[in-house]
Amino acid sequence: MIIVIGMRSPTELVQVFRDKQMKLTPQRQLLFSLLHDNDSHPTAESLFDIASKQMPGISLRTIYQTLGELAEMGELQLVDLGNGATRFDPNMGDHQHFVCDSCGAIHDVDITSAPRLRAGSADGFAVEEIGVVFHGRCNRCNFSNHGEQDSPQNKRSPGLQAKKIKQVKSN
Amino acid sequence: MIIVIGMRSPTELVQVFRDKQMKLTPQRQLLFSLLHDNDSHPTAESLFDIASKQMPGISLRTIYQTLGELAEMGELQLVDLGNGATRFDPNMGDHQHFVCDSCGAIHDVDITSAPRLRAGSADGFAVEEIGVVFHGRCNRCNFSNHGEQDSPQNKRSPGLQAKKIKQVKSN
DNA sequence: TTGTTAATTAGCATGACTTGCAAATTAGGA
DNA sequence: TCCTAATTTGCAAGTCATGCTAATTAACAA
Repeated sequence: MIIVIGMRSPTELVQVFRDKQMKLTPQRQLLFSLLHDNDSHPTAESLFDIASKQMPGISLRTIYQTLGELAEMGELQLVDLGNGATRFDPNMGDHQHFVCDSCGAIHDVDITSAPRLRAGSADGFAVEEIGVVFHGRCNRCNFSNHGEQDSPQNKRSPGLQAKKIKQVKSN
Repeated sequence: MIIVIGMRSPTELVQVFRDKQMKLTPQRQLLFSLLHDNDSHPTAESLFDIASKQMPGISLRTIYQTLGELAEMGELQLVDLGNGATRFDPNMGDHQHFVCDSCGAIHDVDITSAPRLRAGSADGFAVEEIGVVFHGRCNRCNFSNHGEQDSPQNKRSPGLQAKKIKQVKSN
């Protein structure tokens, strides 16, 4: 089970912004609604595309601006999966991400058996955060097209990207 | 203890390249030596800077090119820590990375208590790889300057970067 | 040693993603 | 309705990485 601590609802955000004396522009409100309950881990660009349909002329710059503000306010997290653009995730709960290397989809996962990760016994690092990213093939890709077939979703996948392969069971 | 499976030695690489009918250019050989036993997790740029001193005129393009080839040959891994440029790590052993958010240093760590990470019980993802990155403060930063003081090493640290803070013990 | 040739390098252009900046616009209160 | 500070836009610029091509060169043969 994944505990979802979502971004505040559009209505609540309106209040938060009011309290902070931030203006409630139509651009911001549109983004509130686009992000609400959004588990697609969109990029700024993809949000821009969607937003542009409902509000032609909206600027990509504004999308970045607003996403940055929301992140700073703790309403969403930035997820860098090392494969191109930053993803924006309104799920603020403690969770990890699974990236399908075949279709590029990103899914929320949680770690059921909380790992006791320790940073090297003698190193004495003060660990404040642990990022975990799973790579593999998602359910759909696993059963449909078995051939290696990258979807257009993997845009800027660095040709450099090295691949470690580990055997890990998923159940 | 960290098991280090390093990149082959410069001498060995010479042989490997010969076998593959790849030319042994001075540029490549310089990089072999710069990377050998290098645990500084350099970027292409930083390697370029160092290489340029020993071989003025060497091209950054060549650095990228050669690093890409070595990665493809399985001699080094690319590490994307989501905070700027790709890092190159000749340590091919199974290990993780600790990033000091204060000084930007990257240290190899290993997971002593091998975590049994499972990707969501009902999800059925075929996990092939798990990337783990630790963030925090390294030994030195922890004991010296306590104030938040970003070093110039954190170049392109995205202003967007949101920070989750978890309590994790390091010993 | 010289010649040949395919591989490699260097340099520049380009592309993807993101941010800085300044002028134009606008939300929200007076 | 008016004012003003906040916001949005549009464009320039910055970073990182790759594509392309002409010039160079390692490696082999004669």
